[in-house]
Parts: sequence; C-alpha cells; structure tokens
Amino acid sequence: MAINIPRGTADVLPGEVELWQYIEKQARETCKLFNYREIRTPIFEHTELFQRGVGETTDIVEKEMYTFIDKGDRSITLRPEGTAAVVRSYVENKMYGDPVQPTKLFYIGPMFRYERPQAGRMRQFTQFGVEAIGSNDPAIDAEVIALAMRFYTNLGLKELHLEINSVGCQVCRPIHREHLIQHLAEHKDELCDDCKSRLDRNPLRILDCKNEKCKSLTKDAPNITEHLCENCAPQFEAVKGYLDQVQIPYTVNPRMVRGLDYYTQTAFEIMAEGFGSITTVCGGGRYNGLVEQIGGNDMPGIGFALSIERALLTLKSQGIELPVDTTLDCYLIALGEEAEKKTTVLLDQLRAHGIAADKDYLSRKMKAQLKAADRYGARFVLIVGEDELKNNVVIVKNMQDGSQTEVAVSELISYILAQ
RNA sequence: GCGGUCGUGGCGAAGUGGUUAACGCAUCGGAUUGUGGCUCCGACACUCGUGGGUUCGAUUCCCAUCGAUCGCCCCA
Repeated sequence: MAINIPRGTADVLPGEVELWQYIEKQARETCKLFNYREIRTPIFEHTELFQRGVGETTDIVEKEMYTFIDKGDRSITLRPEGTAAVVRSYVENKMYGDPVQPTKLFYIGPMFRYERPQAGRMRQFTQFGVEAIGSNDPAIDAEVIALAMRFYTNLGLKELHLEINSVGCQVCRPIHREHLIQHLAEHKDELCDDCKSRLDRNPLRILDCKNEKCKSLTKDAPNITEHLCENCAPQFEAVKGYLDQVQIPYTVNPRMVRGLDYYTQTAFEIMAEGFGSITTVCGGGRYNGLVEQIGGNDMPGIGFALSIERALLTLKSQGIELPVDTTLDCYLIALGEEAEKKTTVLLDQLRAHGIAADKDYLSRKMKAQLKAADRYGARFVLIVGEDELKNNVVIVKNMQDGSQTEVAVSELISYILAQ
C-alpha cells in the first residue's frame, strides 16, 4: 500500500506552482513599494511563545497547535501564526535599536494548525503577513490596510470589502466587556449553546454569532465603538480619516472581533466574494501590548496576515487568470543516432545562451515529438536529420504559424535570439 | 470534537445481486516510412478504497475501518 499525504496538507504540483510563484512575487513587489522588508523566522518555536503571545484561552492554543517534545526535552510548537514569532525576533535582535524606525517587516511561509480541513482551511497553510512595529500613528494603520488592499487589487480580485472596528485597549475593553456580560446575563438561557460558553470565555464573540436568536438578543447590546476611551476613540476616528483620504471604502462593523488575545484598537478584515462559506481573505489589527508581553519594551505594533491558499481559491472562484509563462523557447528533434549526438551539443549551447530548450528522451517518433513540443508550448522546434547533418544546418520550425527555414548551425544561436 | 456527501482504469464519470464492468479525456501505435494543434482506426482494468458479514454467487446489500470532500466550532 502506497503512503499518502497527511491530512490537511497538499502538494503544489507543476502547473499550479507557477500561480504560487506569481502571487509571492506580487506580495514581495507590493511590500517593496511600501518599504517593508522580508524576515524569515523558524518554522518552530518554543511553545511558550505562542501560549504567551497568542493567548492561553484562544482556540489556537487550546486545541490547534502542533506541539511536541524534542530530544532535549523542550516543548516545541510548529508556528500557528506569524506575528508572535516576528515580535520575538524583533525583541531578540533588538530591532527597536535600529536607526530606521518604525520597523516594517513582512513574511511569507507555512503555518500549522491542527483542525478539520475544509475549503480554504488546511493544517499546513501559507501566510503572507506584514508587521509594522514601533509606531502608534493611525496613518500606519491605514498604510497596512492599504498594502493588503493594493496586493489584492493588483492580483485582479474584485468585490473586495473592507470592514474595520476598534476593539479598544486595556482601559476601555474590560469595561465594555462587563457591560456586555451584564446585558446578556439576563437572557443567558436564550443564547445558543456555543454562546453560553462564550459568555465566560470570550463574550465579545457573541456579537459575531450567526444564530438568529443570538442576533436578536444582541441587537441592542452595548457597542464598543460608542464606549471607546479617550485614547482609542480619536485613534479610531483618525484611522477612518486616513482611509477616506486614500479613498479606500470600508464599513464599520462594531461586532467584528479578533480571535487572538493580543489585538487592541484597530481590527480589520477584508472580505471577498469567494468560495464555500469562508469569505475572509485577510485579517489584521493593532497589537499594542504584545511586544511587552513577549519580553520587550512597551512598543506598539500593527499587522495583517492572509492565506495564499485562500487567495488562490478566491481568484479561481472569481474566474481570474494569472499571467503565468509556461512556454519553452526551443524543442529539439533528432532523427538518427548521429543527429542525436549533435542535438545534445546544440541543447547545451542554447541553454548556455539563456535559451530554454529541451528534447525527447523517450525514443518517440517524430510525430509524437512534435506533439510533445506543442504541449510544452515550444515557440520553435529545431529538427536535425541526416540531410541537415550533412549540410551543417538545422530546420527551424515556427510552431505558431508552421513556417520553417534552414539555418546554418553557426548562425543558430543568433537566429533564435533575434526572434 | 460533531454532522452531511462520496470512494469504479492516469484523470473525469456510468452501471448491475449472476460474470465480456459503458463512455469521455489523456497516453501509445497506425492511416501520413522526416513534421504538431483537426479527423478516422486500433491498443490500454492482478484487488470496482480496505477488512469482515449476508448469499449458491457481491463491485452492487449490511457492518466496520481508512481516506477524500463540504459544513459546524474557530480562523487565514
């Protein structure tokens, strides 16, 4: 019995990998435009990093981490998200001391969460994320959002929809939380089972419930955006103002919450018409307590993360074709043993001059070789038979229009390069 | 962790309690002895996911198991 791929993982095969390369290139170029620099951190970290950074009571830490004990008896975890690790590196490498500030970083890489796979949710998935650490300026909140929007619009995604909210800070959020619990406590029995447990664990989540009864119960629940403190309220207003100025449309969703503990103030999600039940294609927000939480100074930060898998699914469901090049410059066909030797030399010369070239290795008939050339998207087929060998020429067949000409072997490279 | 659907050649997809298991695509060969994308002809299944049960007989019925997929929870 053959061994198959672990659940929730996927092979990216030739044909699809070109789409990945294209998307990753777009991500890097967008970051370049916004002056964010790439950082690569390990795929595993000490478990404690995520327990402290992401939060003990989050679903990620409670039940979704790939954690194991290594041979040195250390508890290690495959990273379930990128922010905690980037902040760890920021603190460890004392980036707050860099002359250039704020610290603007991005990463692209695999993340791991143990859960049931479904459309757009895998156990190993790939996130592109951005972090700006060291500035509390609401303009940088808008910049981070603009970066994500620019990335998606450059890919050609349509019907993007930005939702933002402020989840407050250590001052106003606990107060709002208490208000909410008081409001809901009266109707506790009417809440759905999930929300009953949320009441203690994460009451803000109840506002986000899709259950109709819960929706009606929270209809006149206190709104955090109306009870932000004197720091958070103007911050939120300023972020919205900057978004208006760069003409990024948004809707305020006072019920939007983030699943990770470290978020403060600005929270946002980008939604898109997409696949299955999941439409969130980017999530992010400000995390002003996180750096300190991980052992650094009190430094503000903001970032987002998006999944390349979801981006690809969304592009596909919107029928958007990415411009990928899968052509081959030359395909060589040899007829006879002597010609075979000759094409081996020609192949090497073509490649040495930067011309992508290939030949048959399955002893197929000429007809089948031409078919193969066609499949490879070859622009030219170079044919060498006995006559050509004798005259020191090569037949160059243009696969677009079917025309062909004889070219002297000595002229071949320059002829192809001129095309 | 819970629920729905599904599991037949490389891929897609019919089908029946009884024996030669359709078809389409792809692949290979031929029509066209050195010329592709069109057409025609031909070739191509040691286990119909795995294990067990019912039966004279199961790929078809039942049970279990594994896997895939979609959804819930939660999130990217």
